[in-house]
Amino acid sequence: MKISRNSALDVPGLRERNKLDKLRRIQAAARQLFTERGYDRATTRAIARRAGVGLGTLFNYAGDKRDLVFLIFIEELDHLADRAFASVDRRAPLLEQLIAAFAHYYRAFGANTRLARILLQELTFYSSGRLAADFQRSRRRTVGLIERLIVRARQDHRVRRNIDAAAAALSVFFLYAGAVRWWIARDRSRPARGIAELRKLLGLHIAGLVPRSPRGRASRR
Amino acid sequence: MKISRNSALDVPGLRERNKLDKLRRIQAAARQLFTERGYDRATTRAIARRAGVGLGTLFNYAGDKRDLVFLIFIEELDHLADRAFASVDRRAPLLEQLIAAFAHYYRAFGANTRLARILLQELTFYSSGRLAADFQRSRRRTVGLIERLIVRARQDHRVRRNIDAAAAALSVFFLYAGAVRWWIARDRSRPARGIAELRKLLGLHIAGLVPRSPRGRASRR
DNA sequence: GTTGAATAATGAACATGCTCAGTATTTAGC
DNA sequence: GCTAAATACTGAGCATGTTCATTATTCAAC
Repeated sequence: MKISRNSALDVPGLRERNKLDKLRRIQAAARQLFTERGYDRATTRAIARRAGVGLGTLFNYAGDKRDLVFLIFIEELDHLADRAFASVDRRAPLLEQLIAAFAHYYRAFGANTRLARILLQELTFYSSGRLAADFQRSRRRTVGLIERLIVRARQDHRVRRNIDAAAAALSVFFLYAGAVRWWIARDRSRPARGIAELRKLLGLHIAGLVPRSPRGRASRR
Repeated sequence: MKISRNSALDVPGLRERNKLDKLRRIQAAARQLFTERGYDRATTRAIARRAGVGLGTLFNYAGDKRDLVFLIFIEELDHLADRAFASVDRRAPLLEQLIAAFAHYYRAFGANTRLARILLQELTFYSSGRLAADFQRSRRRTVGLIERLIVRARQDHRVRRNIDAAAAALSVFFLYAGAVRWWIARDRSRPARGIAELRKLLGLHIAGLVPRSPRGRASRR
């Protein structure tokens, strides 16, 4: 089935409106049941039933069960990225800029930890589903937004002139990805706690491990 | 079923020997079929059949299908960690020590990318299986070994005196975890390529992003 | 409005992960 | 060696993810 991201200009048409309506119902049903019962115990039959569609219809909208999770999150994640990176203050230190952005993610995940756990644990490197490509595009976009912060920080002489911004952005993303999963895996996962941990790791990354003044043997090789 | 890690002293006994034999056959069968067909297309029935055991027996040795992957890897991962961190030369720069250790992982994963992909993609944050606890113990051990390298580097004045070794080890582990998955997700994943990428990220982490001499506005706040 | 083509919805049927009551094997006490 | 208890093995049966041939709906041309 073709699922179109409708542009604002063309008139929807009955078919498109019905499809969008079903999509919303499926999203809502999946969200509810995953939250209530967890990933495994939320059956596709129950989701289809609550959405008021046939079982087969579910698989016209999601390639498989895991895709249902993307179906819930994909739009939200894009909006989240927009808000998160729009909120940073360029004049603040890079660490604070990054924390300001990532704090949005921690708060969003903290608002529904069961659902977040499913997203972060079940789907880390999922790549075979129909919507997986969208998810990876979204992730690349996030890395790109991090890179922009670093490029600007470099322009402002907050980071070294010769830093590879792409590599630095990837590092930051990996640190965030690891930290947020480390955090969400625990039972009582308060966002503030996770953000503090992330701050520590990113702080290390920005400051570096080596001694600042060239005493000791740090500069060997 | 009780699966004992037999100590070297007590005589095995027929029952224990049979169990170990079945375990080995199941491990071999799972390894073969996962490699030949991939995770989803290797059915538990096929694995049981090739191992020469009943279907139900499989689930006496692994809690569920995902646990079969741990069953294959868990011992190897422990040995791998031993070899990897035993191979580092304390006199080398910290970056080279870390790369020397992680290169073992890249080479091991590179030797069977299909299997490695299953381990790294399917099971990243799996925590509900019977053997998952072992896996997490193994991961914590790895982080601990990284931490030891960092503590020694700190003693040798290769890293700053006031570095939080635990936090630094976690950072390094997250960078490795991200990089190795980034690498294995690609089609032609040659270890050397992945190691070079990791070196870049860890190099950044050790050197830091900020300018070394306090010119520019780097030291604000 | 009618009609044929295009598209979407559906659930019966199938494939497969997993359980568990029943059976077989091993052990320990004598 | 016999016996009973303990332990391990087994596959039929169930639950659930997924497919796909069939049916229903919408659209476009006239």
